[in-house]
Amino acid sequence: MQFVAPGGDEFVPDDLFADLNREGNGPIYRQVADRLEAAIRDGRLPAGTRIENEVPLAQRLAISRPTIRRAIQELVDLGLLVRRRGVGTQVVQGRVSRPVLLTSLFDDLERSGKHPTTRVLRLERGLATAAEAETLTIEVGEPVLRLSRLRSADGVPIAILDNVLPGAYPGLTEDELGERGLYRALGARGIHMRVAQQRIGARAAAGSEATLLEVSVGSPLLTMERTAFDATGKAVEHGQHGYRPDRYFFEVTVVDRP
Amino acid sequence: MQFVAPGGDEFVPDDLFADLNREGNGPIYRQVADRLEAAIRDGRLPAGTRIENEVPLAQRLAISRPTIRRAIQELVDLGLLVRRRGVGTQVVQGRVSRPVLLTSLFDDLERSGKHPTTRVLRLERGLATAAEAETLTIEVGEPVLRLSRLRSADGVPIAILDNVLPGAYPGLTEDELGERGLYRALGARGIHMRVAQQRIGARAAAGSEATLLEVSVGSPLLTMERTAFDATGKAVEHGQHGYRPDRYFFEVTVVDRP
DNA sequence: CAGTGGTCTAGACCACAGA
DNA sequence: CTGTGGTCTAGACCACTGA
Repeated sequence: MQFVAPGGDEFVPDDLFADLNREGNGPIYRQVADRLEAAIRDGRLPAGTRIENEVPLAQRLAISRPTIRRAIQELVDLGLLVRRRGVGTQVVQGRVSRPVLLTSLFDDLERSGKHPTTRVLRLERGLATAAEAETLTIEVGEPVLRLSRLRSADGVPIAILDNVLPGAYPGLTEDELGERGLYRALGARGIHMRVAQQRIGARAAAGSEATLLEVSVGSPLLTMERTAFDATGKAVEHGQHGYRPDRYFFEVTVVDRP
Repeated sequence: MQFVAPGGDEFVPDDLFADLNREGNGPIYRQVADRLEAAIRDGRLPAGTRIENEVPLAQRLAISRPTIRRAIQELVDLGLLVRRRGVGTQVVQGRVSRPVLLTSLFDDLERSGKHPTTRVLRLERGLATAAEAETLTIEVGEPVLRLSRLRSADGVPIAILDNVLPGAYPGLTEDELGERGLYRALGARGIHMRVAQQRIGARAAAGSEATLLEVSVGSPLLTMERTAFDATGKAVEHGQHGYRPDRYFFEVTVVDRP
């Protein structure tokens, strides 16, 4: 692949796609997209760099044009590339930031080098109330698991996590939640989130929250309410979370498809 | 198209795609996606409904399988459909909510039936400081436009919007900003956002903000910092916004691609 | 005008789920 | 096993940009 610098006609040599594997390493479009993403994030393809056109690029990599297009589209969706018809494709300006994924606070913290710990405040099995049945799309009286946890990083409290899950999860213990986080514990049971609807807002910290988070009563709290669904479309989890705003925020990259 | 109810084999008749136009009404995959989305959002396709398989569906609509796949994928990305290999495609459970788009507060409010008004607190042309140049990826001393606005809906203050834009925008007046909102004013000048990076957090309201938003000093404020880029990858706008959390929140739908 | 990305086709083979 | 979605091909034509 060749890249043209922002000015015009400087060409950048390229070993980026040396090891594309036809078999066994996942789809080709993802292999290409991953390599491109890594090159953009670590600066090998700086902001403004022009990407080689689709047709010759496909020929060079010995793949079809729809495949290379799909790889490029992935990066457009991530907000890393910008395409213009009749012109070409460029790396977007501005610092690139990690987007909000369908991820857990636990993983977020680990990825940013913190050491997350969890104190389980409540782990209770019960029957769904009317409100819980409504948010989880289940019947009143079905078994649910109620959780309340205090998540800290490097010893500083970050968030209070209240969750309700359909089902009893008989094997789930406080120890497991403390070590792995909820999402990994569910993943180990074959339950994977596919879609989540989230509402992000703010409110004042109430008395008990303030104590747990070590802030004063009435100080601002960043809140997130989320319902997550699995691949069958069934609700898997509902959470109401409160974050210390001096220790956490949400990053979102938004792309407008033309 | 035929739909199977959650139970199993009830078929739902379908006039959904009666008016697909080959020419002039935008791409086919978007026409199909729009009709599907409308049917899901207004309840004609309730949660759990099974969508007809891709291959026969493509034949029925007389389009190719990649095209119908692309339409379905749009709805998967919106979090409205869920696909499972070897099984099929279903409408996701749970209430569907409007996702966060690359949109403006002005449009958000109008769409939800409010009557947004804007008071321009500052409209100032100047030269970029070091910090402004950094966030906008321009040179120190280039012309910038600085804005500060108070946005209200139905007479209640909602947010304080501070923005910096590269360029002077000589024709931009307070009146235009009050009537149309910033994004539409830019759109009228041929400037369109393509990508935005946003950080959502919370903090306590300072004195002047509290007065303008009619809340008490120290009460929680929902904050959003955004840098938006156009199709050429250049920064177009940077904003630091503070919202009254009792009047506004962010909705995000997140999808995990398998 | 030439060159770019945007859309679309008509197939093919594969991986996976479930009976 | 059958049927599903997941991936990929090798073309085609179109819409738009900028010289």
